[in-house]
Amino acid sequence: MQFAQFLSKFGKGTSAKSSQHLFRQNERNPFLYFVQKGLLKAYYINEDGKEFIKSFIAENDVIGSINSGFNDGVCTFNVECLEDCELLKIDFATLRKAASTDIEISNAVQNLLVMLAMKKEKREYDFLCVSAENRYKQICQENPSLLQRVTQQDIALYLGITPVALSRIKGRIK
Amino acid sequence: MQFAQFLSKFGKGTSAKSSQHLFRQNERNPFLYFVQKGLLKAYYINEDGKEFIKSFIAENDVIGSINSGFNDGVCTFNVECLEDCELLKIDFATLRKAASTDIEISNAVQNLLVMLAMKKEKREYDFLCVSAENRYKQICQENPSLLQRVTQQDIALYLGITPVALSRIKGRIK
DNA sequence: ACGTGTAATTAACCTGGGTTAATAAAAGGC
DNA sequence: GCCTTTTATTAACCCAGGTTAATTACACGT
Repeated sequence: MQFAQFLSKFGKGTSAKSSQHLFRQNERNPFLYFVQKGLLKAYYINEDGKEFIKSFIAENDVIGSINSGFNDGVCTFNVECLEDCELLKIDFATLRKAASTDIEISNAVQNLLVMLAMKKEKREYDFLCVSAENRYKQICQENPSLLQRVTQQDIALYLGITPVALSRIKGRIK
Repeated sequence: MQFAQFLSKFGKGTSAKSSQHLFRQNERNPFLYFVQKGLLKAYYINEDGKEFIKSFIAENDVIGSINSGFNDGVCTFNVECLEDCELLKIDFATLRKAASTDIEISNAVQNLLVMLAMKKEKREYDFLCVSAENRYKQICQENPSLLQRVTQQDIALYLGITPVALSRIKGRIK
């Protein structure tokens, strides 16, 4: 079965309003969410109570906690809607069970994991090798629509800097 | 078949001397290497010619380029031996073919990808939320033996700071 | 339209890390 | 052993970003 078919067959349609959470860190939430419409952010709150944004999740992306879905652990981060969202929600256990008998699903899961690993490697590269200013320029070039949909504050927290610093970077650039 | 059995059956024993490279960025190298003995580093060279260390790879770890092994692309980073190494080398294609028929191998591959994704998420978290000084303290606590095996320079490049800055951090701590 | 709260900008000051360079210490090669 | 190269420390100076706070600009609910 194709992954898309599988999703529409076993995924449960769910909607969530802006500012609503799909899950929070330290909770268990063994679901994978496919975004049909809307925008979300995945973020950490560290021990000092400060927020750091891990990623934005938009149309056709998926989001779920690996640690909860594959390791029977708790979520390590929070996921909150930045816009009203339409989602397909599917149990990781169902997905993994299907993957163990259906080669197409198995490949789809493998593909999701490969994509995730590559996305995270890109981000590791950016933090290691690219300055905050150039990371911001990357977003401007590669994902300009994101700037229309999220606050500058959230862009800053995604870049790993403060909103004040991002405002200064913008001033420097133009 | 167990993954360990599979590895010893299809993996080709290889040795590599310290300072030798397994592969370099922009090359193709569709192999997965299992480290039986020794220590390696995976690193980027950016457009300015500066080095940044992505990870250290020690006994019982595996290393290989996802982009080369799963996407038919080129390696995005270099891998160099920091010590004389004993390795098992296996073609990604062989591994993927085996995974498509053998459920245990399939699970092992999935597990490798999950482990990789979690390791990269941990590193993303560290860069986002943890200061260089605290990242260094983490290594001291969680992986003190690494400090004996690699130069301080390489620890600094792994932390994303210069050797000079790491020397200052050490001075500050004690 | 009004008032309240949130978002963005700007300024002043501080700090951590980058850069360069000089020095010291350690490691390798022959 | 000695010489050369690599590694680590220290100092001086600079800059990006953090922190705090004040100001302005929007947005939203009633």
